[in-house]
Amino acid sequence: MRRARHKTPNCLPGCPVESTLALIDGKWKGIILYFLMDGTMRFNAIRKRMPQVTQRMLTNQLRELEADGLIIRVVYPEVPPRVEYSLSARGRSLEPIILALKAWGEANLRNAPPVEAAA
Amino acid sequence: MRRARHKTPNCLPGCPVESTLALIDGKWKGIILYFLMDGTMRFNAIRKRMPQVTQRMLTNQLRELEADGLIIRVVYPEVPPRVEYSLSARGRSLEPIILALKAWGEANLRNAPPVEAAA
DNA sequence: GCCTATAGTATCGAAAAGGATACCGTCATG
DNA sequence: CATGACGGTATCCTTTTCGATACTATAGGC
Repeated sequence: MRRARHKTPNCLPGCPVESTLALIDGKWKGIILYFLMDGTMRFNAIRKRMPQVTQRMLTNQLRELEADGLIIRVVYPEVPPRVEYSLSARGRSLEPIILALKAWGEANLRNAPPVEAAA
Repeated sequence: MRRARHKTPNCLPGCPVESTLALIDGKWKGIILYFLMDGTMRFNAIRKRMPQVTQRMLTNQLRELEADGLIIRVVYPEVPPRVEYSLSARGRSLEPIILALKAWGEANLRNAPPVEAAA
Protein backbone atom coordinates (compact mmCIF):
# COMPACT_ATOMS: atom_id res chain seq x y z
CA MET A 1 0.00 0.00 0.00
CA ARG A 2 1.21 3.40 -0.95
CA ARG A 3 2.34 5.82 1.72
CA ALA A 4 -0.31 8.07 3.11
CA ARG A 5 -1.08 10.72 0.57
CA HIS A 6 -1.30 14.41 1.09
CA LYS A 7 -4.92 14.06 0.33
CA THR A 8 -5.68 11.14 2.55
CA PRO A 9 -8.08 12.41 5.12
CA ASN A 10 -7.18 11.96 8.71
CA CYS A 11 -10.35 13.55 10.00
CA LEU A 12 -13.05 11.01 10.50
CA PRO A 13 -11.05 7.83 10.01
CA GLY A 14 -11.33 7.64 6.28
CA CYS A 15 -14.31 9.47 5.03
CA PRO A 16 -15.46 7.23 2.21
CA VAL A 17 -15.91 10.03 -0.29
CA GLU A 18 -12.45 11.41 0.23
CA SER A 19 -10.91 7.98 0.55
CA THR A 20 -12.28 6.88 -2.77
CA LEU A 21 -11.19 10.08 -4.42
CA ALA A 22 -7.73 9.58 -3.04
CA LEU A 23 -7.44 6.42 -5.12
CA ILE A 24 -8.33 7.96 -8.44
CA ASP A 25 -7.36 11.58 -8.25
CA GLY A 26 -3.76 11.44 -9.38
CA LYS A 27 -3.12 13.06 -12.72
CA TRP A 28 -3.87 10.75 -15.66
CA LYS A 29 -5.41 8.07 -13.46
CA GLY A 30 -8.94 8.77 -14.54
CA ILE A 31 -7.97 8.42 -18.17
CA ILE A 32 -5.87 5.35 -17.55
CA LEU A 33 -8.77 3.63 -15.82
CA TYR A 34 -11.09 4.69 -18.62
CA PHE A 35 -8.85 3.21 -21.28
CA LEU A 36 -8.38 -0.05 -19.39
CA MET A 37 -12.13 -0.45 -19.23
CA ASP A 38 -11.90 -1.56 -22.84
CA GLY A 39 -9.50 -4.34 -21.98
CA THR A 40 -5.90 -5.22 -21.36
CA MET A 41 -3.26 -2.86 -22.67
CA ARG A 42 0.51 -2.74 -22.81
CA PHE A 43 2.62 0.09 -21.54
CA ASN A 44 3.37 1.73 -24.87
CA ALA A 45 -0.20 1.33 -26.08
CA ILE A 46 -1.40 3.32 -23.11
CA ARG A 47 1.29 5.85 -23.71
CA LYS A 48 0.44 6.29 -27.33
CA ARG A 49 -3.06 7.14 -26.30
CA MET A 50 -1.71 9.90 -24.08
CA PRO A 51 1.24 11.40 -25.94
CA GLN A 52 1.76 14.22 -23.48
CA VAL A 53 2.41 12.05 -20.46
CA THR A 54 6.03 11.25 -19.71
CA GLN A 55 7.17 7.69 -19.25
CA ARG A 56 7.99 8.45 -15.71
CA MET A 57 4.57 9.78 -14.85
CA LEU A 58 2.80 6.93 -16.57
CA THR A 59 4.90 4.35 -14.78
CA ASN A 60 4.37 6.06 -11.49
CA GLN A 61 0.62 6.32 -11.81
CA LEU A 62 0.31 2.75 -13.03
CA ARG A 63 2.31 1.54 -10.05
CA GLU A 64 0.10 3.44 -7.66
CA LEU A 65 -3.06 2.10 -9.25
CA GLU A 66 -1.57 -1.37 -8.93
CA ALA A 67 -0.60 -0.80 -5.32
CA ASP A 68 -4.15 0.28 -4.55
CA GLY A 69 -5.48 -2.89 -6.10
CA LEU A 70 -7.29 -1.21 -8.96
CA ILE A 71 -5.27 -2.73 -11.78
CA ILE A 72 -3.28 -5.87 -12.43
CA ARG A 73 0.20 -5.83 -13.94
CA VAL A 74 1.41 -8.98 -15.66
CA VAL A 75 5.07 -9.28 -16.63
CA TYR A 76 5.90 -11.83 -19.35
CA PRO A 77 9.42 -13.33 -19.35
CA GLU A 78 10.14 -12.11 -22.85
CA VAL A 79 12.49 -9.87 -24.72
CA PRO A 80 11.64 -7.25 -25.65
CA PRO A 81 9.86 -6.81 -22.38
CA ARG A 82 6.15 -7.37 -22.41
CA VAL A 83 4.01 -6.05 -19.62
CA GLU A 84 0.25 -5.92 -19.67
CA TYR A 85 -2.13 -3.94 -17.56
CA SER A 86 -5.79 -4.62 -16.91
CA LEU A 87 -8.47 -3.64 -14.45
CA SER A 88 -8.81 -5.81 -11.39
CA ALA A 89 -12.25 -6.78 -10.16
CA ARG A 90 -11.94 -3.96 -7.68
CA GLY A 91 -11.04 -1.59 -10.45
CA ARG A 92 -13.96 -2.80 -12.50
CA SER A 93 -16.28 -1.94 -9.70
CA LEU A 94 -15.25 1.67 -10.28
CA GLU A 95 -16.54 1.70 -13.83
CA PRO A 96 -19.88 3.32 -13.07
CA ILE A 97 -18.07 6.12 -11.30
CA ILE A 98 -15.59 6.67 -14.12
CA LEU A 99 -18.39 6.72 -16.64
CA ALA A 100 -20.41 9.11 -14.51
CA LEU A 101 -17.44 11.44 -14.22
CA LYS A 102 -17.01 11.35 -17.96
CA ALA A 103 -20.68 12.00 -18.62
CA TRP A 104 -20.73 14.88 -16.19
CA GLY A 105 -17.66 16.43 -17.72
CA GLU A 106 -19.08 16.20 -21.19
CA ALA A 107 -22.37 17.68 -20.12
CA ASN A 108 -21.07 20.44 -17.90
CA LEU A 109 -17.64 21.50 -19.02
CA ARG A 110 -16.85 23.53 -22.07
CA ASN A 111 -14.02 22.30 -24.23
CA ALA A 112 -14.60 18.81 -23.02
CA PRO A 113 -14.75 16.75 -26.17
CA PRO A 114 -15.47 13.07 -25.77
CA VAL A 115 -12.42 10.93 -25.14
CA GLU A 116 -11.33 9.47 -28.43
CA ALA A 117 -12.87 6.15 -29.24
CA ALA A 118 -11.06 2.97 -28.41
CA ALA A 119 -8.40 2.12 -30.95
CA MET B 1 -12.35 30.61 -12.87
CA ARG B 2 -9.50 29.36 -10.81
CA ARG B 3 -6.01 29.26 -12.24
CA ALA B 4 -5.05 26.15 -14.11
CA ARG B 5 -4.40 23.42 -11.63
CA HIS B 6 -1.49 21.08 -11.50
CA LYS B 7 -3.91 18.37 -12.24
CA THR B 8 -5.74 19.97 -15.09
CA PRO B 9 -5.02 17.84 -18.09
CA ASN B 10 -3.64 19.53 -21.10
CA CYS B 11 -3.48 16.38 -23.16
CA LEU B 12 -6.62 15.92 -25.14
CA PRO B 13 -8.23 19.32 -24.56
CA GLY B 14 -9.93 18.54 -21.33
CA CYS B 15 -10.55 14.89 -20.96
CA PRO B 16 -13.91 14.84 -19.26
CA VAL B 17 -12.97 12.29 -16.63
CA GLU B 18 -9.93 14.19 -15.52
CA SER B 19 -11.62 17.55 -15.87
CA THR B 20 -14.45 16.54 -13.61
CA LEU B 21 -12.05 15.07 -11.08
CA ALA B 22 -10.10 18.30 -11.11
CA LEU B 23 -13.18 20.07 -9.71
CA ILE B 24 -13.70 17.79 -6.78
CA ASP B 25 -10.36 16.34 -5.88
CA GLY B 26 -9.05 18.98 -3.52
CA LYS B 27 -8.71 17.84 0.06
CA TRP B 28 -11.98 18.14 2.01
CA LYS B 29 -13.99 19.03 -1.10
CA GLY B 30 -15.70 15.68 -1.33
CA ILE B 31 -16.85 15.94 2.25
CA ILE B 32 -17.90 19.55 1.91
CA LEU B 33 -20.04 18.71 -1.10
CA TYR B 34 -21.50 15.74 0.75
CA PHE B 35 -22.49 17.84 3.73
CA LEU B 36 -24.03 20.54 1.58
CA MET B 37 -26.20 17.94 -0.06
CA ASP B 38 -28.33 18.09 3.08
CA GLY B 39 -28.89 21.78 2.67
CA THR B 40 -27.49 25.21 3.33
CA MET B 41 -24.81 25.54 5.97
CA ARG B 42 -22.86 28.33 7.58
CA PHE B 43 -19.10 28.47 7.77
CA ASN B 44 -18.72 27.39 11.38
CA ALA B 45 -21.31 24.66 11.05
CA ILE B 46 -19.25 23.11 8.27
CA ARG B 47 -16.16 23.52 10.30
CA LYS B 48 -17.62 21.87 13.36
CA ARG B 49 -18.38 18.87 11.22
CA MET B 50 -14.71 18.65 10.27
CA PRO B 51 -12.73 19.65 13.36
CA GLN B 52 -9.38 18.79 11.87
CA VAL B 53 -9.55 21.21 8.99
CA THR B 54 -8.03 24.62 9.53
CA GLN B 55 -10.00 27.75 8.87
CA ARG B 56 -7.63 28.62 6.14
CA MET B 57 -8.03 25.36 4.30
CA LEU B 58 -11.80 25.39 4.66
CA THR B 59 -12.05 28.93 3.34
CA ASN B 60 -9.75 28.14 0.49
CA GLN B 61 -11.60 25.04 -0.62
CA LEU B 62 -14.97 26.75 -0.29
CA ARG B 63 -13.73 29.59 -2.45
CA GLU B 64 -12.51 27.21 -5.09
CA LEU B 65 -15.76 25.30 -5.13
CA GLU B 66 -17.54 28.61 -5.51
CA ALA B 67 -15.23 29.70 -8.30
CA ASP B 68 -15.93 26.48 -10.14
CA GLY B 69 -19.64 27.09 -9.87
CA LEU B 70 -20.38 24.12 -7.65
CA ILE B 71 -21.58 26.03 -4.60
CA ILE B 72 -23.20 29.35 -3.87
CA ARG B 73 -21.97 31.71 -1.16
CA VAL B 74 -24.43 34.22 0.25
CA VAL B 75 -23.17 37.03 2.48
CA TYR B 76 -25.76 38.64 4.74
CA PRO B 77 -25.18 42.26 5.82
CA GLU B 78 -25.24 41.39 9.48
CA VAL B 79 -23.05 41.53 12.53
CA PRO B 80 -21.80 39.12 13.58
CA PRO B 81 -21.09 38.12 10.03
CA ARG B 82 -23.37 35.57 8.50
CA VAL B 83 -22.35 33.67 5.42
CA GLU B 84 -24.20 30.70 4.02
CA TYR B 85 -23.09 28.07 1.58
CA SER B 86 -25.23 25.81 -0.53
CA LEU B 87 -24.95 23.63 -3.59
CA SER B 88 -25.61 25.29 -6.91
CA ALA B 89 -27.68 23.50 -9.54
CA ARG B 90 -24.42 22.49 -11.10
CA GLY B 91 -23.18 21.18 -7.81
CA ARG B 92 -26.40 19.31 -7.29
CA SER B 93 -25.87 17.53 -10.56
CA LEU B 94 -22.81 16.00 -8.95
CA GLU B 95 -24.81 14.31 -6.22
CA PRO B 96 -25.01 10.91 -7.89
CA ILE B 97 -21.25 10.92 -8.26
CA ILE B 98 -20.63 11.94 -4.66
CA LEU B 99 -23.00 9.27 -3.43
CA ALA B 100 -21.40 6.68 -5.67
CA LEU B 101 -17.97 7.58 -4.34
CA LYS B 102 -19.23 7.24 -0.80
CA ALA B 103 -20.90 3.92 -1.48
CA TRP B 104 -17.79 2.57 -3.16
CA GLY B 105 -15.61 3.66 -0.30
CA GLU B 106 -17.83 2.06 2.27
CA ALA B 107 -18.00 -1.17 0.32
CA ASN B 108 -14.37 -1.44 -0.67
CA LEU B 109 -12.18 0.33 1.83
CA ARG B 110 -11.35 -0.90 5.29
CA ASN B 111 -11.66 1.64 8.09
CA ALA B 112 -14.17 3.55 6.07
CA PRO B 113 -17.02 4.07 8.48
CA PRO B 114 -20.05 5.88 7.17
CA VAL B 115 -19.89 9.65 7.35
CA GLU B 116 -21.68 10.73 10.47
CA ALA B 117 -25.32 11.43 10.00
CA ALA B 118 -26.54 14.92 9.31
CA ALA B 119 -26.78 17.02 12.44
C1' DG C 1 29.19 -0.10 -34.27
C1' DC C 2 24.33 2.00 -34.55
C1' DC C 3 19.44 1.63 -34.26
C1' DT C 4 15.01 -0.53 -33.00
C1' DA C 5 11.67 -2.80 -29.85
C1' DT C 6 10.05 -2.85 -24.95
C1' DA C 7 9.43 -1.08 -20.20
C1' DG C 8 11.29 0.85 -17.44
C1' DT C 9 14.89 3.42 -13.44
C1' DA C 10 17.66 7.31 -11.38
C1' DT C 11 18.24 11.90 -10.26
C1' DC C 12 17.10 16.39 -9.70
C1' DG C 13 14.12 20.23 -9.81
C1' DA C 14 9.69 22.95 -10.51
C1' DA C 15 5.15 23.65 -9.31
C1' DA C 16 1.22 22.97 -6.69
C1' DA C 17 -1.28 21.71 -2.61
C1' DG C 18 -1.86 21.89 2.06
C1' DG C 19 -0.89 23.61 6.85
C1' DA C 20 0.37 26.61 11.10
C1' DT C 21 -0.07 30.75 13.30
C1' DA C 22 -1.24 35.27 14.18
C1' DC C 23 -4.10 38.93 13.30
C1' DC C 24 -8.46 41.58 11.69
C1' DG C 25 -13.16 43.95 11.72
C1' DT C 26 -17.98 44.90 13.58
C1' DC C 27 -21.04 44.58 17.22
C1' DA C 28 -22.78 43.19 21.82
C1' DT C 29 -22.21 42.10 26.65
C1' DG C 30 -20.26 42.04 31.35
C1' DC D 1 -11.60 47.53 29.33
C1' DA D 2 -11.98 42.36 28.17
C1' DT D 3 -14.37 38.74 25.98
C1' DG D 4 -17.34 36.50 22.74
C1' DA D 5 -19.84 35.79 18.24
C1' DC D 6 -18.76 35.31 13.28
C1' DG D 7 -15.99 34.74 9.04
C1' DG D 8 -12.48 35.55 7.59
C1' DT D 9 -7.12 37.47 5.86
C1' DA D 10 -1.91 37.63 5.89
C1' DT D 11 2.32 35.50 6.03
C1' DC D 12 5.32 32.02 5.95
C1' DC D 13 6.44 27.28 5.74
C1' DT D 14 6.09 22.19 4.77
C1' DT D 15 4.81 18.46 2.07
C1' DT D 16 3.32 16.38 -1.98
C1' DT D 17 2.72 16.00 -6.83
C1' DC D 18 4.34 16.32 -11.20
C1' DG D 19 7.87 16.89 -14.81
C1' DA D 20 12.51 16.83 -17.43
C1' DT D 21 16.34 14.39 -18.67
C1' DA D 22 19.49 10.83 -18.99
C1' DC D 23 20.43 6.19 -18.59
C1' DT D 24 19.42 0.79 -18.39
C1' DA D 25 18.80 -4.19 -19.95
C1' DT D 26 18.00 -7.97 -23.55
C1' DA D 27 17.73 -9.27 -28.21
C1' DG D 28 17.73 -8.60 -33.21
C1' DG D 29 18.69 -6.21 -37.69
C1' DC D 30 21.57 -3.28 -40.71
